[in-house]
This record gives sequence, C-alpha cells and structure tokens, in this order.
Amino acid sequence: MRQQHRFRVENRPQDQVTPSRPEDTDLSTAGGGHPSNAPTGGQMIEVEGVYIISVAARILDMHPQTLRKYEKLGLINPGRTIGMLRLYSIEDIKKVRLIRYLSDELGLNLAGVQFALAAFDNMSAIKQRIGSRLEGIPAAQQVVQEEMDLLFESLNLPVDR
Amino acid sequence: MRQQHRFRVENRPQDQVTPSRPEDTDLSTAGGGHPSNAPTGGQMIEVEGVYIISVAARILDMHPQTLRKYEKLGLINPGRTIGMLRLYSIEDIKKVRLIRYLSDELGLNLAGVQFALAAFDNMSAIKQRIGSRLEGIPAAQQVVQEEMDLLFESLNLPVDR
DNA sequence: TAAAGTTGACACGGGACGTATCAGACTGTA
DNA sequence: TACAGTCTGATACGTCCCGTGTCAACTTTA
Repeated sequence: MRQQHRFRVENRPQDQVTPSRPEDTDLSTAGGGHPSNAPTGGQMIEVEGVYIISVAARILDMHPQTLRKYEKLGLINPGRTIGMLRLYSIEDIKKVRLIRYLSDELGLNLAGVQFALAAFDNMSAIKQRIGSRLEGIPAAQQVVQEEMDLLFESLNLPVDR
Repeated sequence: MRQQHRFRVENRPQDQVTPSRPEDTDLSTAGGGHPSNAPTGGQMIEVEGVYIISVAARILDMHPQTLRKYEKLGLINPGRTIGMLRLYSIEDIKKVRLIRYLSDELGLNLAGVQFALAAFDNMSAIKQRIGSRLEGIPAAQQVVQEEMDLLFESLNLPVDR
C-alpha cells in the first residue's frame, strides 16, 4: 500500500496548496491548510499524500464513478493535475468517508448530505467568528466553546469527522 | 374554512396544554406554548385551534396516511383525544409545512428531514443556553445573538418555519 | 347508529442512487 | 512512442425510498 505520488498540479488561485477544501458553501473561513510548500514562483509544485481516482476508489472501497458523481453534485472538490486528472487529498478522502457515513449510517440522500455538510461548515465558521469576536472576554469565549462543542456532539458525527 | 373544534383531550403529564411539541430530540427547551386554559381541575380541557387528521390533511393538501407515516417516523407528534384521535395544533401544521419544504424544495429524504429538524432544535436550544449563561455580559450576548441568527439564515429556511 | 377515526399490512408508480458500461479524446509513464 | 489509465457525457439496470391508495377489523364521535 501507501501508494503516494507526485504530480504537477494546477496552481489554483483560490486555495493555497492542498487540493480540495474550498467548500463553496460560503461563510467558510476554516482554512486550516498548513502553508507548507509555498509556490516556487514557477508552475511545478510538489504535493504528497494525493491520490488519483483509481487509488482513492480502492482506498475507500468505492466505485470511481461514484466519486465522480459526488464531485458533480458539489459534495467534494478534489484537486486536478494540469492535465485535469483528479487528485484526492487526505482531506478529500476523509470527507468522502463522512459522506458515506451520513448516507449509509444515517440514511440521508445526497441532498441531505449536501445540507448537512453546509450546516457543518456554517457552524464551524460561526463558532470561529464568535470566538474571535469575543477575544476580549475569555469567560464568554469559554461558554461559547463549551456549548458549540455540545452542539457538534449532538449531531452524531463519527469520531474521525 | 376556519374549521376549529373543541375536544376532550388527553391530560398528558409532560407538555402543558397545547398538543404536540415535545420534539423528543432532547436538549429542547423551546416551549413557547402560551399557557392559557389552565387545567380546570377535572378532565375537561378546552382547546381551540386543533384539528383532526382529515381536517389537517385538507388544510395541508396532503394524504392522511402521509401524516400518519410522519408521526410513525417521529417527525411530528400531534396530541390525542382521550379516545386516541390525533389532534393537530397550529404548531403541528407549521411543522408539517417545514417538513414538506425540506422534502419538496430541498430534496431531503425523511432521514434527512429527521436530521435537519434535530439540528434546528439543538441549535435553538444551544442559542438559548448560551444566551442565559451570558446574562451578565450583554456585549457577548449581543455577539452570539447576531451570529446565531446568521447561522439560521444560512440554512435556507422558509420565512414562516 | 352512521360517519370517520384507529392500527397494521400490503402494493403500486415514479424517482433516487450506486454501479456498470460505452465511445472518443486526452494524459502520464515506461 | 505505446499503452494503460483518466477524462466527459450518456445510457442502463437493480434496489430501495416515498407518497399514495386500499383493505380489514375495531373504536370513537356526533
């Protein structure tokens, strides 16, 4: 196993280095991408921990066509090589696992998955925004943190996310 | 129209007067029921704005069997007469409209509706809990109120709810 | 007592979803 | 350069979901 590769990837203006993530569900300010591998000025950027669709499908034990369908629906947004091959990052893989959990375990259809993912993103964003707006009031920050964590717990998410 | 009735209703220990509402999605502290018509000591409690299933179905333009199915799935929880007839309150009607919106407009299946309703309830509860825990810090209260309202808006709910 | 309600079961048609396959073009690696 | 793999777009199939509809046997309401 451990089939990692190196590819020449698209130098997308939006997201930094790691593919996927934008989550076009507005509000999103999450980011979280460790800014290693700053653009070297040119086109060639080395990226590790990234899989083409056949490998990602094997890792996830899912049909490649299903992954393409998820992308078409906007549920995931894997990166691309310059030649347009899909590149799935670890984050993408995790997201697909979350989608599968929502679908298989909770029984949501894909519209429901879309709704839930957007809700998560918005909740995360709001949590962060509140946190930063309350920077001068640590006691309040503490309360909000506790309660928002409770809220996430109440949604029956898998341990991993 | 305006087919309102009076029934002898169950004197349920849990919820006060108005039928429906418990929303067995824990955390719920919403309440909101105007406590008119306090129990008269005996069995007879007068309740208005409450409809039997045939009337509710006509108001909603839905099949009665669909309403029964929703109840079986725990999506709604109409009150009952002592004789076990279902009684739909205005709140129940509104909730069915929300369910129909989630289903028809957003395309969620019933598992998704269940998830969404639970999420709303939990979000409402958390909002209230934070509000009361921050009672001594009006500035923080204000921030949380604003951001949580933003969060609700981001979920594409219909105006009425 | 008649009309409308209850539960539980079963069934039907349309649509969603995962999977599968095809054609024709392109990409990446050896 | 050859070839395996991926790309897009389309179509199709089996299974399941969901709203609707109906039935039987019984209960409640007016």
